[in-house]
Amino acid sequence: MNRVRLLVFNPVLSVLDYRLPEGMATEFGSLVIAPLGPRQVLGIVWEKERLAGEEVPETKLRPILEVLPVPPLSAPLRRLIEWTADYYVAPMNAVARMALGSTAALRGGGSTTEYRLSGHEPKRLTPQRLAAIDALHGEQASIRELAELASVSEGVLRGLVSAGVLEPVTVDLDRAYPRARADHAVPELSPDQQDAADTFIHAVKAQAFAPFLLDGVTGSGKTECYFEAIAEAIRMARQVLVLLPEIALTQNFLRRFESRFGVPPVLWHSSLKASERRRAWRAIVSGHAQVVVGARSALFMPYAKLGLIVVDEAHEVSFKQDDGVRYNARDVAVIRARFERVPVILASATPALESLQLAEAGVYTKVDLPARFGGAELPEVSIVDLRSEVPDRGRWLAPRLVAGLRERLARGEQSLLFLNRRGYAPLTLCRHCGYRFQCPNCSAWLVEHRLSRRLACHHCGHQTGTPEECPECHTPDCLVACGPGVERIADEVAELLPEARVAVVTSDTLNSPEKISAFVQAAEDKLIDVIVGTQLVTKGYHFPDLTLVGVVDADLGLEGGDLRAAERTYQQVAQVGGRAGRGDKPGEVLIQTRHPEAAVIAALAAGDRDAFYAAEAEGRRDAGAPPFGRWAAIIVSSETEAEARDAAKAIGAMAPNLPDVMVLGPAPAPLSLLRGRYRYRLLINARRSAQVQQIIRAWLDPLSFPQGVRVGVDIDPYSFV
DNA sequence: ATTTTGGGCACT
DNA sequence: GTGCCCAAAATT
Repeated sequence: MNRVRLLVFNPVLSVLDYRLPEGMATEFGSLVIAPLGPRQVLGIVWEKERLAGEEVPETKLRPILEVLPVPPLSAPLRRLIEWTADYYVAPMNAVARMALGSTAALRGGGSTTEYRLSGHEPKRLTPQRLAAIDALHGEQASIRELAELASVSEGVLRGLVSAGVLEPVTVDLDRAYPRARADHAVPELSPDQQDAADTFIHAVKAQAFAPFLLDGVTGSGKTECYFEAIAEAIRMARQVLVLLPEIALTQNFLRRFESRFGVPPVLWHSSLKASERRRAWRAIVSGHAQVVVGARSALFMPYAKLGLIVVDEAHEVSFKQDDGVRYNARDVAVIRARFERVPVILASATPALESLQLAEAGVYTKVDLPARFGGAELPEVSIVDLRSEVPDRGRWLAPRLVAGLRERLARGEQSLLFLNRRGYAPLTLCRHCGYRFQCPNCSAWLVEHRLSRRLACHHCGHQTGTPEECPECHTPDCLVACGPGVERIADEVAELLPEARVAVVTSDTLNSPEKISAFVQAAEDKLIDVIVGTQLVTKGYHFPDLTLVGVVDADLGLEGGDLRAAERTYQQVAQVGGRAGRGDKPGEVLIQTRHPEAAVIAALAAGDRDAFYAAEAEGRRDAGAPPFGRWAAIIVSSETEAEARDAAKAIGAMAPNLPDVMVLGPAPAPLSLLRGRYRYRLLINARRSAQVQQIIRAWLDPLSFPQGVRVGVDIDPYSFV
């Protein structure tokens, strides 16, 4: 009898045995449909010895129904799925799901129908129809996606289809992507860049595992170097995966890619339309997609013939996924490269301490790009001590920073103010009774957005219109905004320098590729004097006439007791500072702080990166933090406060008592209410030698919880919320 | 997660 | 005996 073991996509069952009917053939990794009770499930044929399950009598086995017409998941990808599930204490089927990306694509290619505006005027124009037509200019997608985009019901759109206002378009799901050409525009590289590029090209040719840390200051031309490695992979007809943090997936990067290779890369990110997802997934699986540029979710795709992985901005915390399977795409990328036997390049101007340590230990080969490209100098950095250089009452910019802005304006140069806080003010309160606006679903204040006249929660998306009066004491016009956001800083600049043209750059104002392009164009054409922005502006842009960068509040990131707070502050300030003086004019960076003595700030002022990393390493060693020790978190959540607390206590009561493991908590998580769920947390600090994952599994496996209680494990947590 | 089964109980 | 509700068991 032909028995096959399946990893099935069912949240509670994951390993089931089936019978392979006569005439049906599968391999390990084949995707199949199998009966489960009265329903059907998707499953992956897996090596029996790698997927522990109970031995079930043959009489209970039911036959597999169908083998899906897609190539089986390769052995390296199966090993990656196993490794990730094991390391991050996650269910294997949840990890495997990330390799599918698009369930619809499994059914094969063919074509699908999308709709777009035909240009015909409708005979009857209802408000919904008008709103829909307004929202759908330039869009083409399925009815469901268009309805989502326009926030109208699908019925409205079907009406527009029959009225001829929306026209159907047949989309071929397997239509080819234009071919990238390795030698489209070979650049002139500096000797340093050429050395780095040669190292990578050699590694790509060798077709073996080789991890690199490409370390170079902002503006040193890291991208050009790894582009040469990509070119080599293209010549060899191997696929390339480039991982970027979501915010760096900009027109700017795509433009540079296109000018080097003649065509845009295949994109993979969360906001792809269903048909684009299907097309991209099928091109990845077939091996047709040459270069895939994507956010972290591109990491688990089933590449047919991977030849190189690049992780750019590898220090970015957004590579750590914080819901579902909590994995770090930077680390998993290296593991994937090992299983696939390909080189992997981690590129960063401000590498994570963990990456630097691995390079020093000789695990990664370090490739340095010391100089700024084209001879541009690194900017001059100085500290503004807000305790002695006090901004005017009700203002946030110190006189020296204002003077700097004024000077640049007079010279026709540009300035950038960085504050990592969206909106106008992070807290609104009633001056009469002290009422504070709080999110009903999260333990967080509502942030005032004056541009959109709303109070919004940045955690769950809850929002209300800005009220006229206090909801508690009903006093009119009594609400005060506390603290600054970028919008408020922009107002301040506008008041101080009325002739300056100010642009606010956040995910709220730049929420489409068109708006981003328009902003970049306006900045390049010098239609903007002062850019006020969040971390969105810390990378990717290159404005030659930008000569002043002001960090409005360098202390912001240091609050909150996050393990990596100092490192993140260092990275953000160094990255945003790198925006200054990238042309032939020297740049200046002014950092406003109340803690000039803090090691991070001192290192930034001195431009002494090594000093920062040394101090940070010392601090981490004392705290038993990575890379010297290990942290893990167990997060318990429920819609009922008591249920979450009781479950957390039950876990705490069973905490293992081991010499090299310390368990802290349970305690309410810093964001104790998030998206309507009450959260408790236990922290585990362990020696590096401890088998943390095994300990946690042995600890949690015997416990059971009422339904509605979710228990999540976070290995190497970044966010401590 | 979803579906089936079976026990306890009220009602005919 | 039948119907109904709910908890427990099964799903390969």
